[in-house]
Amino acid sequence: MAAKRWQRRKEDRSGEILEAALACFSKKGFAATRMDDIAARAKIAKGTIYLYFDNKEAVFKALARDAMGARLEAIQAFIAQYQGSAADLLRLVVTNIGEFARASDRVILPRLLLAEAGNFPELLKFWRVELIERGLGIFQSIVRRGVDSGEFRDLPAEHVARLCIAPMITIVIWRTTFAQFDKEPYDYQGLVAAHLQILLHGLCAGSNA
Amino acid sequence: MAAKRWQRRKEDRSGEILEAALACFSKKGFAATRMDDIAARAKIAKGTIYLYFDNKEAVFKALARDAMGARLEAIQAFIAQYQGSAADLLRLVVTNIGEFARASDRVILPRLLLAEAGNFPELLKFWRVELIERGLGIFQSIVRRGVDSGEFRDLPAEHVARLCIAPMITIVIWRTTFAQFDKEPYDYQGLVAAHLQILLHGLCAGSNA
DNA sequence: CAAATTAATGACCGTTCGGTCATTTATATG
DNA sequence: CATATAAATGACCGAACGGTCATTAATTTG
Repeated sequence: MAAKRWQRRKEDRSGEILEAALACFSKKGFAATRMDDIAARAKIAKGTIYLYFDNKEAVFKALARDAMGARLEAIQAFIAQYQGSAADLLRLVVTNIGEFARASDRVILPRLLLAEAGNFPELLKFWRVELIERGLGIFQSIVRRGVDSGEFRDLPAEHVARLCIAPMITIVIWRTTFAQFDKEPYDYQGLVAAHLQILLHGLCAGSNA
Repeated sequence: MAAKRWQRRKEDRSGEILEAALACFSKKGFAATRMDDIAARAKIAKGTIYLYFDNKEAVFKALARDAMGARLEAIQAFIAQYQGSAADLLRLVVTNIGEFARASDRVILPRLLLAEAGNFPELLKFWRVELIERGLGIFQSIVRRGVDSGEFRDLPAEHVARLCIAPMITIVIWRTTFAQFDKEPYDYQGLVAAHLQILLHGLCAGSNA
């Protein structure tokens, strides 16, 4: 009976809870996940969760808020400093985000939020402003840069920005839903490559994609 | 007190229930919708629902199964018979689906399914096979037609097919989630137009987009 | 090592909600 | 109009689950 029944771990408990919650939510959705599920996965008792979060909703919000904001900021900084052509920049950024969509395990979050859209309107608004509008802004600025320099044809930047990201969104959706039935994993990188070929060839005034 | 408390309506009851259920599910999600909600919306008693469906899950499945299969079939038939260029065909089909994504109220269903992905794996598989693979097949065949005739550059059809649909998926997502915060409605048709310009310009061997 | 404090537990409570069924009401039949 | 049958109702039941709190165990302090 040497084994302690538990040990104090104030510092990283809340992180452990969030990790467990993400796993449970992404597997069964918000409503179908029981607090006991999260507790079991984090190897603690249900009551413990309530020492760190007010209630179930608070756990979800904590997860949804601090998702992937950091990465966006890094990209924004990179763009501001970048000197080369708009086409190269676009290639870099698309590849970067594509890699994120292809490999990161954080991408379960957008699908989760999508799922719970109806029940957390404030959260939805937060995401729209903090992530989507900023993300679109990034691509719009790249496109405008290309149009201004004569590299790109003059197409409406607001639409083009969305077209740049659209395939990455489908990657996220595919990975978090249908991919489970794939015999062999789909070639996401090939998709991104094809996307860039068509996009750049389609955007550029001269056809040097 | 002349008003009847209710009247028999075996024929269209189940349709009314489904309609009400769709409205409720799309507003609050599957789990958060109570059978009483559906009943209230359909202006019947909760028990009545169980005369037409085994349980809550059966209502959801009934909704999800017969969604938009008909439209796909129509498009397949149209393609088989079409004589013109691949570019024109692509333009027609993309516009058609884009219009569906922009205006139909059935598009709540994919988002619903996405939301419940974890809880209805069989349904997910059904959609993948019956809708997605058929949809992708449509675009692949168009692309191959264009490549074979020399109209299009030789790009991998499986990827290009997904790139064709990706923007439409984002339209569906936008409409069913973030659009509620739009001051003025987003210009979906402009997006489709830009998509076609870039796509065709990007695909075509000579640049006649 | 004792006392105090903080972390964690898990049995328990109240509510909510999916599903049932005895009863009532509308329609069909003769 | 009387009887039979099918449709609809809604009070009720039981299980599930979010959240509480009295109790216990680990850690800190002096």
